[in-house]
Amino acid sequence: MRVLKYAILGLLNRKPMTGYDLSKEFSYQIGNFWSANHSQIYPELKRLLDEKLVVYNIEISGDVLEKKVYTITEKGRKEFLKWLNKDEPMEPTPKNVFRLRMYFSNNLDIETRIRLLEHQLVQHEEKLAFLLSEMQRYSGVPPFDSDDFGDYLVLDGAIMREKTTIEWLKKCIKICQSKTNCDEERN
Amino acid sequence: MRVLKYAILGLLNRKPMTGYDLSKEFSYQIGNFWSANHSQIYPELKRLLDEKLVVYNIEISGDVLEKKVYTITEKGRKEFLKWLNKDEPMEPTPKNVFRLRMYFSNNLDIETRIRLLEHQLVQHEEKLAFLLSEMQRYSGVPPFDSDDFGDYLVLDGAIMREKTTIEWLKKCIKICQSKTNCDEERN
DNA sequence: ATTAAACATGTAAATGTTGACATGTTATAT
DNA sequence: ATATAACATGTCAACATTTACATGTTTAAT
Repeated sequence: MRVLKYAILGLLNRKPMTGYDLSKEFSYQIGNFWSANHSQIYPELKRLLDEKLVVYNIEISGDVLEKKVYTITEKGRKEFLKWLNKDEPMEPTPKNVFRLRMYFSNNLDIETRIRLLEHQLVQHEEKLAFLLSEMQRYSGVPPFDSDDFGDYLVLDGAIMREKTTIEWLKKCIKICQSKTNCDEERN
Repeated sequence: MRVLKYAILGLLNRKPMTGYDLSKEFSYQIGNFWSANHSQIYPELKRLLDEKLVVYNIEISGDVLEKKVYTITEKGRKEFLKWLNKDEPMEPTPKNVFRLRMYFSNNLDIETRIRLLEHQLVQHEEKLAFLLSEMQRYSGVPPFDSDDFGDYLVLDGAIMREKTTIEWLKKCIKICQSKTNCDEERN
């Protein structure tokens, strides 16, 4: 599939960047649905260079530090657009360790279930708050041909996803609590 | 992390099974958040056997076919429960190729964007219909200590997730259509 | 009887991903 | 001046995952 290849080409299609810059990009918006460490990025850049999909220029930072600023080639742009236009079938649902735990949660104390759920909840609430703060910079749908367009759509999707996860976690907590309440009433 | 290890232990903790049975399990409910091919399952079972977390009995099917029916050991159950009780931090958001495409969608014709979005939409609607049919078998929250409890919670979560994805896709389509309408009015 | 689908168990190669190892520079704050 | 954080680029080993290779049996339909 080589998805990282296309993620990098797509980012370089926006503007020339170093491997380090690409690495940082994956901690921003794009990180909500794709990411890679620098240990994966540098070898991939080398490969893209071999395939003549990118080229680089050396820029000197300070006195001696050589930065490799990568630029997408015409061939690279063509391959990227070919990939982008492809209509591929839905991927299998993503793996999720927490949901796996909940799948087996009948083997846990009710109190433990609630504790685990509540820990997830605070984390997802923090994540949502962060995403909402990111959304602040948009007053409406950005121009259809601007880089911000996709950024806006997927940010919106990420917010919806977090909200639903939070709703689900709260529902699960409520269900577990209804059990503890029942038990207390019996005593 | 060895998540597959715990997924298998968890399933064997429910009831003894063959590698083939485990493989099939991943196409059922648990497949909504974890899966593995038989090529990963058989070696993992061998490893769990070495670690004395499982044992197997041979059952003859028909005349000669030897089935290895795996059972979890006390040691295996202990390790599984230890893992299950662990409170781990939220995982990074899952990778999603379609959202990556949408992130770069400013490079696509509006018509192509709509076509790709609508193709995803029908697939997610089918998936939702399937999940809802699965939910039919529950008339309420199953007993808190039954295997069905976790099954119910995650099925509910999967349904909520699909509904949100569908809502997002429709929103994206609407946004793209508002652009084509605008353009038509100008002509 | 025959055939096709489902049952059943494995290995091997390639690919994708993470975490650790390894090194050095530049800018900022104290 | 000096220490620290951020900048910058790479490799390597281990682990996880997918796809293809490889083989054979049993059950159900025709």
